[in-house]
Parts: sequence; structure tokens; C-alpha cells
Amino acid sequence: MTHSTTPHVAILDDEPEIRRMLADALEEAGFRTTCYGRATEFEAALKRTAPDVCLVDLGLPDRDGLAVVHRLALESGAAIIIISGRAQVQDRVTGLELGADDYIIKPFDPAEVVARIRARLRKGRVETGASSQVAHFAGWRAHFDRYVLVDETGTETPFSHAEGEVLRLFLDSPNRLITRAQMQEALGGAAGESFDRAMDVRISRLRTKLGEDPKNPRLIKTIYGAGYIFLGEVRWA
Amino acid sequence: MTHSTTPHVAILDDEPEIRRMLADALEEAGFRTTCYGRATEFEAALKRTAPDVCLVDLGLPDRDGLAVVHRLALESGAAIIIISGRAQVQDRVTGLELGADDYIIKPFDPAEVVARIRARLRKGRVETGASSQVAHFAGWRAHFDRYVLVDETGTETPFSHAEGEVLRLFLDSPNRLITRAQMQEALGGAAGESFDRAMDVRISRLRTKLGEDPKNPRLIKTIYGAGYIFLGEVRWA
DNA sequence: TCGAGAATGTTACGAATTCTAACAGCGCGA
DNA sequence: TCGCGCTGTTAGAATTCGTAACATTCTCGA
Repeated sequence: MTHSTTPHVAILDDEPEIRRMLADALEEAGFRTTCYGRATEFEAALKRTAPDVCLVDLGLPDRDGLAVVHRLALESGAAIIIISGRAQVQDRVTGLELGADDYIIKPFDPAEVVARIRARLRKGRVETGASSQVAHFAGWRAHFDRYVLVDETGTETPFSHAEGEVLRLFLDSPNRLITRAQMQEALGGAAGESFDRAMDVRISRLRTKLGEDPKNPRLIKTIYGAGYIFLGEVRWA
Repeated sequence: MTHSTTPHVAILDDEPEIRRMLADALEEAGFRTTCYGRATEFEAALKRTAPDVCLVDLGLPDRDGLAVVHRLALESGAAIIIISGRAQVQDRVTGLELGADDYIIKPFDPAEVVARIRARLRKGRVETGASSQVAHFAGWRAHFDRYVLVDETGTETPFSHAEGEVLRLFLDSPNRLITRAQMQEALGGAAGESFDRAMDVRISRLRTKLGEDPKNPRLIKTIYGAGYIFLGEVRWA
């Protein structure tokens, strides 16, 4: 999400005309869009890609929209914008408290949607400097220009290119679930061969270099059946 | 904002009643507030303190509110929320494009303002990667960032992702009935098969880890024929 | 108060998933 | 060509978690 060029907006709405209208406006504004009509479809897609912004209509045929939002807030780092016909204050408050970043009421003006999306992305961009090659985290420093991990004591451990790819992916989106599919996509692995075993091994090797306790890893957590999550505060310098 | 103290909200509005109303609502919600009636006053104060969130009314006597917003956006890291009587879409779009993070239209409900402020702060925290997801309850501490339960004595018990989902659901809405259907929805159960048996097992395992007496659970109560309720005071840190 | 039937708790098992050690192929420099 | 490090593959061990089966508790009518 951080390094790709055009931001990606996912649209989840059951009405085709609205999807169309939003997609048109957003693409004209320079975003990449993907539309979904049902929550199940949308959630399946999330396993593969990580959009930067999700527009979610609450009135869905196959699931409670708020549940979708809640889950999204927990598992994804994307900005979440609810679009809804429910205009009561209470609706807005619960939507926002469940994790939405914004709440837009129907009928809406596409120009405002675009502006609000930009406002969300603006904040997210601040941190992601382009050319930083050193990341600090949990007492470590990772030098991507030299392929070296530096300890608190100053001890250096080299890491390979493949390990670096995984590490960079983690450090770019810490504290956030990264599905296996997303990882595969990011690491250039084509469709699912037995490549996913290779990924395990990469991570296993990375864990070893980071001195993780196999029984209780502190940095790279496995989410059974879903993917991985890198924990900790990361600062790029 | 990085400090774990109470977030600080600056209120800039020329009408005393509105200032008062906002300040009351925000303080009740646990924020620290400071009120300003004129832009000059506000900008002078900014040299001394850095609020986490700025609520700015566009209708100011001494300066164009949008200019204040623009400057704020460039020079401060605070979240900026415009509160305005100008309800036109064009007003909102320009406000957001000048750097505001949100735009609330008068008349507004204080509860929504609180919710929107929380949404802004939440997002800020995620970005720094801190997301210290720790809940205190009944002598326990649940570290969702490490997937560990900590005893009063400091003993750590790891819990799995599935157990964490249930626990988080409880800790998010303590002292409130959670129906089985809600739980299934929240835990991503798409098709409701004999899946509800799985939920029982999850809860059973969670109870075991929490050291509950099977005969007399104190924390997770079963409401026969309805669902579950988590009892106790929960404090998120 | 008692008992039948439904709802829930618990345990054991097994399928799916993930971990990791060992091995093999590859590329590259000496 | 040899040696060495990198990386994918394989296979068996370890873990997670749902399901089935059985035990227990609850509700409600007789």
C-alpha cells in the first residue's frame, strides 16, 4: 500500500448504479477502483489484496454492514468510509465507534467523497518517505542498503534478498494482518503452487535471525488460517 | 498525542455557547480541552502547545477560517475538524482540500463530534504503530498485541487467535448480552451450520485459560437460550 | 417436584495448517 | 572446476481448531 503509485479504493455497495457512479468519479480523480456487490465477495478479495480505502454501504443483502466494518477495522489497515442511508446520529456514532474513519450520508455528492478520501490518504502518506533505507524496531535496526540487521549491542547479522523482501513487507505495514495471498502477490510469487511452503521457510529463517522464540514469537505472529502480523513500533529513518 | 495522557482538543469558535457545549461534551468523554474565541488568540497559543485535535469554526470574526485551517494543516500535525454552518458541497470540498480531516455541519450533535474525534485519534495511533492493545479486567491484563493473558502474579498464558476474537468481542462490550447470532456474525461465520458448536468450544477454552470455575463462572456468564454476557469493568490502556 | 427434551459444556480426535530440519539445485567468484 | 552461500523443495513434527460424542445444566409442563 505504501509504495504503489495510485491508491486503491474498494467499493462495496449492492446498487450497481451507485457503484458505477462512485467508480467513475474516483477513477476520474486518479484512483484505482474495484467494486463488489456482496460482502462475501468483498471479504474473499481482501485475502488477496489490501486496498488503501474501503467504501462500505451499510445496506447489504448478505450481511450486516456494521459487522463488515468492524472486522475490517480489526484486520485491515485500510481507511474505512461508511456510506449509508441511515442518517440518525446514533447510526453515525456506532459506525464510527466500530472503527470507521468517516461516515457519509446518502444522497451524497461524488466530489465530497473524493475530497474525504483524499483527506484520509493525506494523513497516511505523511510517514512514508520514499528513500529511507533504515528501519528501527524493537531494539533492532534493519539496513536495507547493506542487507544487515543490527542488534542493540551493535552486532551485525546479514540477511539475504529474499529475507529482506519479507522483512520490508512487514515493516511497511506493522501491526496489521498480512494474508498469505497478499504476501505471495507482493513477493512476486505467481498463483498458488507449493510456493507457499517457500514463504514459510523464508519467515522461519527471518525469525531465527531476529532471535525469536519459536514457541512464543514476539515480533512475527502467525494467524492460523489467515497469515502473519508483525508487531511493534516501526520508525523509518 | 504520542504521550499516553489524555488527548488535548482545541476548540476555536466565536460563539460562547457552542464552545461551552463542545467543551462539556468532550470533557465528559475524557478529553482535555482549551477554548478560543478568536483566531489570533488561537494561533498565539499554538506556539506554546500542540493540541492533538483542533475543532475550527469557519465563521470567525477576525480572520477567514479557511486560512486558519490551511496554515494549521501545513504547520501542525494535529487532526483538523471543521465545524461550520456552510453546508454546501463546495464548501465541504474546499475545506477538506485545504487540509481539514473532517467537516461537520451545524447544527451538530456533540456525540457525533466525540465519535469523529475518536476516529481521528484512533487512526493516528495506528500509524505510529503503537496500538497498545491492552485491556485490564478483573485482575487480568489481556495483551492483544502479544496474544498473552497476564495474571495478577505476572504469570503469562498465551491465547490463540480464535480465542482472542472471542475475548475481544467480550471486552468490547462488557456487561451486555451478546447473542449467539451476533457472535457468529462478528467471528466471520458465514454459513451458520453446526458452527455454533465450535463457538461453545472456543468459549470453553477461553474460560479455562481465565481460570473460571465451570460451576460458577464469574466473568463469562451463559444466558440460556440467548447468548453470553461478560461481567466486569474493562479498562483499555 | 419430577422428568423429558433442548441448550450448553467438555473431552477426544482428526483434518488442515504451519514449522523446521535436511536436502538439492543454482549462481557466482576463486 | 570447486566451493560456498542463497533459496526452493520435501517430509515429518508440531500446532490450531472444528467436529463428533458424550456429559451436564436448564426450562417448562405435568
